[in-house]
Formats: sequence, C-alpha cells, structure tokens
Amino acid sequence: MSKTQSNSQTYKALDELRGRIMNGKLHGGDRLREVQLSDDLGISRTPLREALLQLEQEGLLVRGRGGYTVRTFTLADVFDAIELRGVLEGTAARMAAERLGEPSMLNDIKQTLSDLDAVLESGQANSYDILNTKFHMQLAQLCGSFIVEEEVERANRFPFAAPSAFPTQIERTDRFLASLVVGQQQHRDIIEAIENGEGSRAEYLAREHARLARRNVEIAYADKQRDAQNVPQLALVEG
Amino acid sequence: MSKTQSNSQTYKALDELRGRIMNGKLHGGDRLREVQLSDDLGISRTPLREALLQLEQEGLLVRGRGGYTVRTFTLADVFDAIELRGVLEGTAARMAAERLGEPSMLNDIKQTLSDLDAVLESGQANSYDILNTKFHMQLAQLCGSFIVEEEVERANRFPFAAPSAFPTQIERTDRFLASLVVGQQQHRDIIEAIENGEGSRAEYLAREHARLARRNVEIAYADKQRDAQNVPQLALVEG
DNA sequence: CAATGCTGTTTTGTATACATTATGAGCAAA
DNA sequence: TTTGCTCATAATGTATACAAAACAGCATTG
Repeated sequence: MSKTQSNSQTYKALDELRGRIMNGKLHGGDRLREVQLSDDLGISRTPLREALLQLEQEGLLVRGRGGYTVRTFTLADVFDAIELRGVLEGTAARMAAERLGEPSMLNDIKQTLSDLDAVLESGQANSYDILNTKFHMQLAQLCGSFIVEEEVERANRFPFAAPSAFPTQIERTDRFLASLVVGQQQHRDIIEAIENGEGSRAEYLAREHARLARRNVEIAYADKQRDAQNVPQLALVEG
Repeated sequence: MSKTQSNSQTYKALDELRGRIMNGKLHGGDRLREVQLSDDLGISRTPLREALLQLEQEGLLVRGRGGYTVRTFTLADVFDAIELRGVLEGTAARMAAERLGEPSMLNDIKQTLSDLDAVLESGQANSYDILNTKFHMQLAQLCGSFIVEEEVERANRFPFAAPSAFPTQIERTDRFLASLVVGQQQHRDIIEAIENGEGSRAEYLAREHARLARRNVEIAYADKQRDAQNVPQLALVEG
C-alpha cells in the first residue's frame, strides 16, 4: 500500500489496466501488446511491464507464450475465491482468539463495530462499505501474524472476493439491506468469540460470514442483465 | 512453472538471488542495490528488476522507500507459514472430499502413496522427498479449484513452508525416519477421508500433517549450530 | 495436394542512457 | 552542541534503442 504512491507511472498503468479489466473494457482472453498499450496509456514499456507483472500476480492476467492475456473467470472461480477468503479470514480469527493478549487490543475493532451500527441505523450505504472494509482489515491484523495477515489481504484483492466487492453497486433492495444486518451480527459474534478465546467458533463464524458475499454474487449474477450497468465487473465472468 | 524457462536472464537472476538469500549469503535487512547487483550478476537492470519484483511477491524481499531489502524471518514466521500451508492444504483436501466425482480420480495419487511405501521400506530418502512433493501437488490438484490450487502452491513456495523443505538436509536420525512413517500414515488417512467424502476429517488431517514439518523445523533449529552446514536456510531466521 | 522451410514482420526480451528523487555529509547559525 | 539548510552524490524511476525470438504467409518441393 505504501509503495503504490511512489511509483507514479507504474501505479497509473496498474490502476488503469485493473479498471479496464474489472469494467469489462478488456475481455477475458484478450491479448495485451506492450507497445500498443504503451502508446495507448502514454506510459513507456518499462513501468508498464512492471504493472503487467503485478497484475499477473494478482491473478488478473496470465502469461503464456511470452504474451499476457486477460484471465477468464467462471462463476465457480468467483465462489472459490470467496470461500478461500472465508478460510483465510477464519484462520485469522482463530489465531486472534488463540493468541490474543490484552482484551484492550479489541478496542479499535469494537469501535468500528459501533460505527457500523450507527451507519446501519442511518442507512448510509456508502459509509457502510468503507467501515466494513476497515473491519475486515482490522480482523486480519488481530491474528498476530504478518504472514497470515498478508495472505488475507491478498485474498481480499482478488476480484469479487473482497468483503465489499459488490454491495456498493448492487441495487439496495430490502433483501440486501437485511443481509447487512445479518452480517453485522456475525461481525459481533466473531469478536465475541475472539474475546472469549473460542478459536474454532471464531473460525467458522468468519467462514460463514464470507458466504454472505457469495449470496450477493448469486443475486447479482441472476439479474446479470439488469445489473450490468451497476456491476460492470460481471463482464469478467464468462457465461 | 512454464514461464520460468522462457525468461533466460530474469530466471537466472531470480534463481541466483533466491539461492543467495536462502543460503544466508544475503542476510536479513541487507539492502539490494540494482546497479551493483547488475554488475555482480552480469545481468542488466531490466531483467534484474523483474526478478526483484518476483522475489518481493514471494515474500523474500521487502520494498521500502524505493529500495529492496532482504526480509528477516523470525521462528514464529516460519511456524505461521507452515500453519498457513496446513490450512490451505486442509481446504484443498476438504474440497476434494466434497467435490470428488469419480473415485478413479484418486488413482494417480494412490499410486504415489504406493511408491512412497516402497521408498520408505528401501530407505531411499532422496526419492522420498520427490515423491512427497508430488503427493502434495496432486492433493492440491484434487480440490477441483484452480484458484485454491494456485494458493496452495503459493504457500508451498514460501521459505521453510514447503512439504519437503527440510527433510533432505536434516541428518537422518531414527527419530526423523520415524516421523516419515507417521507422515505416510497421515497421507493414507487423508486420501481415505477424501474417498469417503469426509471433508472435515480430511481438512483436519491435512492440518495436522503440516505440523510434522513444524516439528522438523523445531529439531533443526534446536541443533542450529550443528545443522548450520546441512541446513543453510536457517541463516535466514534471526535469533 | 500436402508438408515443410524460408523470409518478412511483429512481439517480447534486454541493455543502457537519461530524469528524478532520496540521502547524507558538511557547514552555518542558533 | 545541536539543529537545520544546502548541495553533491548516488540511488531508483523512466524512456528508448537494439537483439532475439516467435509468428504468419508464401513459395517451393516431395
């Protein structure tokens, strides 16, 4: 996160390409030609290549026979990525429960919980997403292992798998808003389990919590045509 | 795996640097200067930078304030990495159990099990490591999800976390050889669980199996001085 | 007619020169 | 003595020229 700002050109290329892929401007299987992209973006090949390498690591591109192509995702891939995030966040939660030192270490994340409550009552959906992301980051940090924390964050960067990947853009149906309430209860339960040192409970609650995201994807995918404008990321998913 | 061969210079740099770090020629905290390294390795800066970027992704280097430094690992980091691998392999095993189509899909990995048996009886330790690695790769492939498989392989690339990271180099004590027998039984149990569709059992067996690797690290670390020549990777671990 | 090899073209891989930013030493002033 | 500024130096970030390799199309040959 810190390096991103320093690399001006590389970051610009990274951001722009990621955007194009996620928005569906670049389709799965499209080949990326360096010189052409370089001209297009107004960025020379060296930082562009750095960005391409990064996007390969993020899983958005595949490198075959020398050239990069945009990766294609199936709906199953999306579900798997979400499940993977659940597993990793579950591990973070379990480790947090097993290793937690002073209860005061939970103060910050409890504050986020309260903020989420306030936002849910007032119905400000945008703030919810920001706070939700914050909660998940704080949870990852609680595990006490930088190795695990890194991997959780990595899983969160994966397309569609992020805790707030879809909510901002999905139409705010009552059904969806209700799922936020459920999710917030799960947040509370996870923290309670950690506080009580209930590692296994914390792990499975976090896994179950990730399935909420899966459900959101299912809803969005079912209404793919209608949500096409709201959720352009869906263009990435084939079929 | 496929791209590695194509990049001649980049791969050379990657391999050499990885080796230097793992062997302790480069110590934790050492700064890597591009021009100096470029001269040293006889490789120009562009492919070198690509290698550095890759090593950052692998977790061996950290990028701060523009420059790369060799990452320092604590013993706790090593344990966490191993636990993480256990979690991910456990997930692969569980998914394999839950999703397995035809039982014949287990034929290949069962063959590996038999090969491992034969090697254990004959006492050829080198072949054991190769087959052990093969087993773990096949297990990852069984999960039916490329996303998960990729992440398992990623966790295996992490220093010390690979299934056969240490065994080849550790002195072959009776105690250690006994652990191989235990490990092989765990292999069999995992496959049995998958075959029976016992997802949860498969998951936890795989987790427990990873703890064998942890024990090997503990042994090696306790005898750090004696094993220093045999296990140069230990130089990477501070303290 | 099929297969194979040649050649022009395009694309990525590599090297290096240039630009920009960080760093640290030295000195001056408080 | 310490602190802050300035400037020299050296590092990384960027651009581009060149090399090598892959690819496609065509012609030639069996």
